[in-house]
Amino acid sequence: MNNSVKLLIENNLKKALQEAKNSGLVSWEDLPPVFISQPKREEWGDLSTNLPFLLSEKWDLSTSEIAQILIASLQKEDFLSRVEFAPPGFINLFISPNYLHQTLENILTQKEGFTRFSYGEGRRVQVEFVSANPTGPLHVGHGRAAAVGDSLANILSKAGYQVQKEYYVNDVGGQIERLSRSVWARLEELEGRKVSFPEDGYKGDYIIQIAKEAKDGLRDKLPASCKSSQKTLKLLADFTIRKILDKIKEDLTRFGVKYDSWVTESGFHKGNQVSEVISSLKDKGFVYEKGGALWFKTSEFFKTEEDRVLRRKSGEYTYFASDIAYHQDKFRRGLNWVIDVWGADHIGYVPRLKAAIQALGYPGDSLRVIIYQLVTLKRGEKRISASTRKGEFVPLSQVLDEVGKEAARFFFLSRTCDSHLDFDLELAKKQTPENPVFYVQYAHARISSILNKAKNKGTKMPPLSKVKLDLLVAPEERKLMRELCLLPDIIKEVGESLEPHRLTVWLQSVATIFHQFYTLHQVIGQDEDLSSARLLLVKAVQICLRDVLNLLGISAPEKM
RNA sequence: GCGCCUGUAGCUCAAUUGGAUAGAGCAACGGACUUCGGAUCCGUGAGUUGGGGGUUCGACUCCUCUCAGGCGCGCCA
Repeated sequence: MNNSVKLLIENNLKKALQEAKNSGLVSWEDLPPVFISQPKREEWGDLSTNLPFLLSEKWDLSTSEIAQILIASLQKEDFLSRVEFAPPGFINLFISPNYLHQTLENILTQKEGFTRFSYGEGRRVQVEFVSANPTGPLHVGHGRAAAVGDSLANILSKAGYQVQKEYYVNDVGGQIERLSRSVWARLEELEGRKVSFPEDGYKGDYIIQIAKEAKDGLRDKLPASCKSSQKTLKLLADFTIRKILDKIKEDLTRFGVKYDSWVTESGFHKGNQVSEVISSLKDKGFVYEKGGALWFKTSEFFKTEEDRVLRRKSGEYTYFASDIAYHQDKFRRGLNWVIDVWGADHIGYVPRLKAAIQALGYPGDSLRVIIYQLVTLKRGEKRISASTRKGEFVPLSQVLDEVGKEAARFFFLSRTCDSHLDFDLELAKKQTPENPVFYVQYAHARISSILNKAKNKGTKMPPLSKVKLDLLVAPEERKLMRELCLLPDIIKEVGESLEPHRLTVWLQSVATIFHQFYTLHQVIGQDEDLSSARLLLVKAVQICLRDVLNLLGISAPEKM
């Protein structure tokens, strides 16, 4: 269940420190946090620790004296074949062949369980992502949110969390009114009447399409006159939102994203939860009245922030107010941890929501907001601005048509959320054949092909215990085993740092080593023992490739 | 003006969260197929990590100043 080699080393280092203390070599009390990293050069080992540096600051001993103490203890462990002091203060660790062979066996018997952890301890976490306003189709930027949010959910569930994916629908407010007036105007045009299109309306062609559908779909309910009443607009709003949400769901499905729940903002107004949460904030003393409006004391939590309006002079609640009700509802549903994935254009909104949550009595870190930088669209040198209002945007569906789900997801997931990214449609299309995702998928398909061939030739795999894994001595074979051995730790770290892009880096490096192995070494047709060992190795590689690809929502094809 | 993010090879990006000689892909050039899939492999060139200063055994990473770009700063959502 826990295949972390770093944890194994860490425990041994702690044991070594304890032994040193017991035998009176040192008198130091606290154990420092142990950092184990993967060195850049092969001769520096499979893993290394800088513990001598850290300890020599606290103890009156040199790094080499400390290293000797630790090394003496570590050398006794049989999962390590070599332990060396590397001046000025590193200890380099070499994983033993036995342990690498054990890793292969673990992969084959545990399958995707090889990378599973239990540190989430069944705690309930929710990932809320995309949550685009139902005023238009999803665009490329939403694709980034979808890829990140969906993968994070997969990864956290590997870590032992109980994960829920949610989409929040902002179906009230001024934008919805603008939306329905836009459809109304298009409807009037269809009837041949002259209308001036609302200045602030939604100008995209999809509005015209929806108007056409409304004309048929709402035929009996729409008034014949050209006067737009509140009732008509409400009717149109409901119709339009439903149509747009259908399209959004369709795009998300194509992108491989499935939600556990869809929650509407209007629901919190209807259930009076918005007014309730505000009176409870008022009771706690975080709300005051000024200029006819109700204000929340953001400044009490963050000095640089200004107080924000909860209820307008007009008596209407702000988006902020209903969002507080929404987040309270999340915690009331029993969630221990809430992750929101937002675009950088919402950065300023983070402190006030965090403040509100703390005001309600929830710990500040029970909400984690992941901000991803916006996607800049380009077509060659030409920049395309993304505005749903003006109807100038590249819809996600078009990206899926042109580039495909696999490449799009891989692309979005191969950069950190902090980096702005240029999405060049020309390049994305052109790159398709040499896209990194195909390189990785090809490695997987190649393995499938080898395994099929072996099967067709009637090659029988001996029982696991009979396979002579010590025949795997080529550098490429060892490198592959090492990468597999380190995978659980990488997945663990990704679950903690919430940085899924590190998995695309791992995929590419393993695919590279596999392709090198493939060109240098024949799997089938070797001496029987060697063939068996290599078959087992590539099978393990395949399991891990598929596991990681699945975490990222990318398919692992048998053929391409 | 204030807050957040970014600046790394010609281009797009990594860099194990402060580690050792900063790495990949694309593009360019030169090689490798009668054997399991050439969507592959091998090699070559390409860098003052925007710039200055600081912190320490050690800095792309932290602090500070500065330049450039993006986003935000509504009784919009």
